[in-house]
Amino acid sequence: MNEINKKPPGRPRSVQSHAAMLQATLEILGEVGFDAMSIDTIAARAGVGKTTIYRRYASKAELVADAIERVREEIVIPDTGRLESDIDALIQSAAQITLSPLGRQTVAMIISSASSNPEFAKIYWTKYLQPRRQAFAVVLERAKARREIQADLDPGLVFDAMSGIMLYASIFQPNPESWTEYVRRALNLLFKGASSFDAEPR
Amino acid sequence: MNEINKKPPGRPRSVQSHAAMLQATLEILGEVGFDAMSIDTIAARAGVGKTTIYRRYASKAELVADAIERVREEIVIPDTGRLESDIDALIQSAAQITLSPLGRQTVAMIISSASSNPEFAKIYWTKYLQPRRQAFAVVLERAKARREIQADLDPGLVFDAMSGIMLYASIFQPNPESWTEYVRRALNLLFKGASSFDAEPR
DNA sequence: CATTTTCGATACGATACAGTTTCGTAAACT
DNA sequence: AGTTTACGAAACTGTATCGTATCGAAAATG
Repeated sequence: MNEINKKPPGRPRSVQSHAAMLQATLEILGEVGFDAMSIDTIAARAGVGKTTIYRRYASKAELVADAIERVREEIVIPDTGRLESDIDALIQSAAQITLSPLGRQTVAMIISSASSNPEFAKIYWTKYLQPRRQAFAVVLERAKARREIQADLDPGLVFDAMSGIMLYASIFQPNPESWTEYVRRALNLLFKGASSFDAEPR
Repeated sequence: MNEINKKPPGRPRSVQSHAAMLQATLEILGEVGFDAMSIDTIAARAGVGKTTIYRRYASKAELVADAIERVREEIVIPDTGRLESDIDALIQSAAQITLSPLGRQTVAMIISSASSNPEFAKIYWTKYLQPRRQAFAVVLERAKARREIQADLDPGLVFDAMSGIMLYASIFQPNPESWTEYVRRALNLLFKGASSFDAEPR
């Protein structure tokens, strides 16, 4: 009983239409941002009736949240045998997301709605950042085994610091070439450290 | 000749009304964000006619840009004799801006309009970040003189890394108490460095 | 074939906002 | 005084969007 395999009668919902509206949502979100995008525009771009969208989602926020959730690139866990090369690989893969219009608008949405509407930030955190944070921990563990970094290092903290630096650089240094080089310098600073000798912490 | 002291005839523009509309603009911007705010709402909040706003600004963007530009807190240049205490002071003063709704919405505006409309990012950079970047350079120079940090350190890079870390923390850790503590840990990491010994850079 | 549900298209009412104009009044100047 | 400009309030036009409803056609089930 309570089988899920009950096929409901009638015409089934078009998976093509569903995919098309999600794709159009991501495109337009990257182009004009969350507030400026209208359901009508999405429907037109997707070649889909507005009704078809409203049958699936009750609001624009739901639609966008679902669309973003489905963007799940494979997570890169580089293993070059040297931390610095691993980091370089991560910078490259991060650049594609951070510098893309979609990634930019996503971050803007999260920030602007952070107080009023924390759902987006939560989705982004759990679905996107959290897995990468854990993947990065693997990279750092290998570096620890190679004695490249201190054993008591908090991997999450390092990841957050790196993410923050990349985010800041993407906002104020939108040029991709200089971005990569700049991020490399900043991360080098992070790993080398700024103090001239080991100061007593706290 | 060509004196600027020519007083134009007629009733002068009300400085009270002007101040009121700028104040209301900042308030509402922090409350609902740029896109969701309307000129009517601002006028009503300020107790000012819409006409009076449109006489001064041609668009909502101009109004907001001018309002933000006028928020100029005094720049703190701490000098406690010890870098770590100086940094602590900077964290405290940064927290007030970064964690405020207004600061949050400002950053969101910059990010979302970064590609389409770079004016905001430029204003924010030159009017706000740039002076603080230079003020921070003074703090670092003192630390260099005290041999607390390496002499060849790029002050701007350190400032950017710190800013990025704080920005990231404010997005995903909106709780003020934990924010301060978290930022302190991250900055400690930045200054101490992550690598266990001085690896050959590049 | 009949039924059920979805499809895209279109029209619709409601609301919100932008930006302009009008109006009677207020504050400066000559 | 008279002139000039600004003031707040309100009305107004135009446009954009939302969310719903309706339509005939299409795709599935039985």
